[in-house]
Amino acid sequence: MIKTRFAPSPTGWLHIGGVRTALFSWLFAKSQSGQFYIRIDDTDTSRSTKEYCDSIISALHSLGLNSDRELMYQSKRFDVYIDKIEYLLNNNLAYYDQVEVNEKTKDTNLDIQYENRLNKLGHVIRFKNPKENPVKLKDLVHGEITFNPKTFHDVVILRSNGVPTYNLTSVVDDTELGITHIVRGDDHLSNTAIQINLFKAFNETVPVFAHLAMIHGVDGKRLSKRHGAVDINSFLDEGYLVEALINYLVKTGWSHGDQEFFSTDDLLKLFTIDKVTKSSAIFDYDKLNWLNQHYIKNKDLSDIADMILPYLTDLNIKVSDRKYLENILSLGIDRDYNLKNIASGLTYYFENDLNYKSDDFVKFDPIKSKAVIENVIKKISNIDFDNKENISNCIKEVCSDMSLKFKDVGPAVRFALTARLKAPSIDELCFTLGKDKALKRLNDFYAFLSLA
RNA sequence: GUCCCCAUCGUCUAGUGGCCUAGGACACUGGGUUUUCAUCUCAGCAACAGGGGUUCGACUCCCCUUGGGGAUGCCA
Repeated sequence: MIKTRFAPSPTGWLHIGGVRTALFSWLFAKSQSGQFYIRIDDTDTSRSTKEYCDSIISALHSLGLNSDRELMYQSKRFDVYIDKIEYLLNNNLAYYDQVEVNEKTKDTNLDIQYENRLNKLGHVIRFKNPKENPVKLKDLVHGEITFNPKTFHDVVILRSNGVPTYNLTSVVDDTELGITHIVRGDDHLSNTAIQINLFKAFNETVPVFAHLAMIHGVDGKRLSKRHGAVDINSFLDEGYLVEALINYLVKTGWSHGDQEFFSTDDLLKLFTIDKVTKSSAIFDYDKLNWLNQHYIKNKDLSDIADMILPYLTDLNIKVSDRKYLENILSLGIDRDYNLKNIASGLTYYFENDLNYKSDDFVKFDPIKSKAVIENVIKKISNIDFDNKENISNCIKEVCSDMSLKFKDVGPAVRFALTARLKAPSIDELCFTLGKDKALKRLNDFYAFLSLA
């Protein structure tokens, strides 16, 4: 059975590129009835935090990328690694080396000591990396790669503070978990030769590797904080749908002809590693936004209502009438691309007193507008709000009575109803707001114009 | 510096030697729909990094150059 893993290091937020690696690893296993495991590679004890760890786990869970076994934490397995290092030492495959902190390693925090029987102050243990032969790798996405032994070096497997390092722990745990296929970012490609040699040193089966190209920022550099909010939780928090995120991430680096939309079920049927691209991609916010809007538009209104409630709460809006909310959403759901923005674009439906700003209204003539509003109020007070037709006709009548074109009437009315220039059509607006609210706003705006 | 990886429209990609005057999508531009905006819709713009081979024929195969990325840590 195929077994893959995702092994994040909780030294930062899980960014969107990491999520894609997890997704591909998960899809590779799951599309072939295999298993997917999550392992927390927290051997860098000074930089790993519980906060990062929890946020990574929670994000993966939100995305549906769940581990098929209990999470493995490397920080809880130091005794296992010590045994393994001792094995290498006893078989002349590792050795002690006296080291000093240098320019390159000065940032490494060695304050936390992990006392163990191999630990020797001022000494690290290095793996005796065989340098006689090139290492050949048959990578599932890159094909055959030959590593020149010229650059092989003896990597540290135990730090001077007694903490084992990634190259060792990763190999030990991949063996322990029975990982058959390692799907990871190609920033690990250079480490692979070392790790293959380590697997061999332990006489263990070398897993199959699949190195994924990375996602870069617009500057072509690897994605990081300086490219803006790229951590997965910020996308989730802003109201990007899981469907959209997955669809976006899978489409960058993998394709199935010209198909643009994929559900998770589709992916489970269609995903194959041979359609994964070798070249890196640049993160495209526009395309993600477009996809997110697509999924929001196509979701049931009641689902969106559920999902948008927390965003409205954050804006201090209490929704008492569920039906009213759904009506509003039907007018405003495709006006923005994430739930947070949609929610903040909807506030005027709930406010009792709109905050009219003259700056926004500067292009309209206050005297004319006042007359228009006055007429609209008169007409609209006498009509039935049961259908939109009535409201629409009412506005038309005002136009003809005053010999004005719609463009001289519409914007002022729309502004009165919403305090903004861009909004749904007036009849929809009035119909959804209801007669009382609509009239109150028209009167409020009339008063506002009188003061101005 | 050394090693490794990568290279099609601005971006994500299709393309596995003839189907390519290179297809789709996002973005952008213009038109239509919409009483504004958004949505929707139609159209347009726009690419095989360069140079050598191989071949009857190269986007596709090989080599070189160039460009980009990664590794070269007591990070992962």
